[in-house]
Amino acid sequence: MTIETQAAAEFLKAFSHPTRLAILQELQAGPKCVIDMEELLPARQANISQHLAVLRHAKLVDYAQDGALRCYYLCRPNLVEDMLKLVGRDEPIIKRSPEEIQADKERLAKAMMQQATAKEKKPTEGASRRKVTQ
Amino acid sequence: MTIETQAAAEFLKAFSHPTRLAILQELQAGPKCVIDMEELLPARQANISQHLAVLRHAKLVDYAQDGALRCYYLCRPNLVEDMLKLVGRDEPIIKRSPEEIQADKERLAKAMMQQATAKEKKPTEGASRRKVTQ
DNA sequence: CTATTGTATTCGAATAATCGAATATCCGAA
DNA sequence: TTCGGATATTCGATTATTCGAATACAATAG
Repeated sequence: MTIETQAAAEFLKAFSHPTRLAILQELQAGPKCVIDMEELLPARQANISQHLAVLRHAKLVDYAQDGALRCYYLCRPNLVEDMLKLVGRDEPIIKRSPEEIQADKERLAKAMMQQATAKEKKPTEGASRRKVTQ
Repeated sequence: MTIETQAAAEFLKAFSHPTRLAILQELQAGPKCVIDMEELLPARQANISQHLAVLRHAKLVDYAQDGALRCYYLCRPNLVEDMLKLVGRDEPIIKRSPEEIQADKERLAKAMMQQATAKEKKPTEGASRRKVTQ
């Protein structure tokens, strides 16, 4: 679990709220200021500003100031587009049998062992685990 | 903010934790049971089981029982692969000038107005807003 | 059956996220 | 400068997440 994993989780959290997703969707249609979003979303001004702050920290949006208005826009539109597409996708759920899985595990175990013995003589720990039903 | 937006946010929450991301990464290499993951991740058994439950509810993983072992695997591997790729991507951050944004907003406003007047005679609310600096 | 190993669930405490209300700030008009 | 509109921030209350400890459960060996 690297530091990038931490960062990636943080990044994903920015997307993980219905209001923030809705904001991103609206911004896909074009730049908008907070007032515009207030009309479009079931949320109050302060709350929208709070969510925009989260999105800004994640570097998903930025704004261009126009007088008293701040026009928000997507500053990484392709990332956002792909993410919104991805969450909408429904890949069919596959079901794998114990046999398939077993085969996979054995392949993996063999590869790991090979790698382990190549470096040290550590005898592939977990060898003490109970025998698996064949 | 539709019901799908809610569902999408829920779905993304399943990804939004470092340990869960790490589990998904590990499972990309092949099926693993909880004990295997305990060796690979800085988390205890109970905690890993808890995270696996979250991933199961999101239909990201499933398991094949093998004796006392439960071998977990990705049941929508392409979705997971694309998500992990996506969070690793770093699209350059664009900076847009107030002028560009203004142009965009006008295009959008025009389109909205056209659509609105086509349906009703509602005079494009927000018309009372202060004039924007040109 | 009992003991043991692998896994899941429950519970409670600690922490984090969320939201509204109130307030602050910032900008341009007068 | 003062005012009003647009946005941001702070605060506190509420709810959600997270984790470890303890416990429950399930499968198998003996």
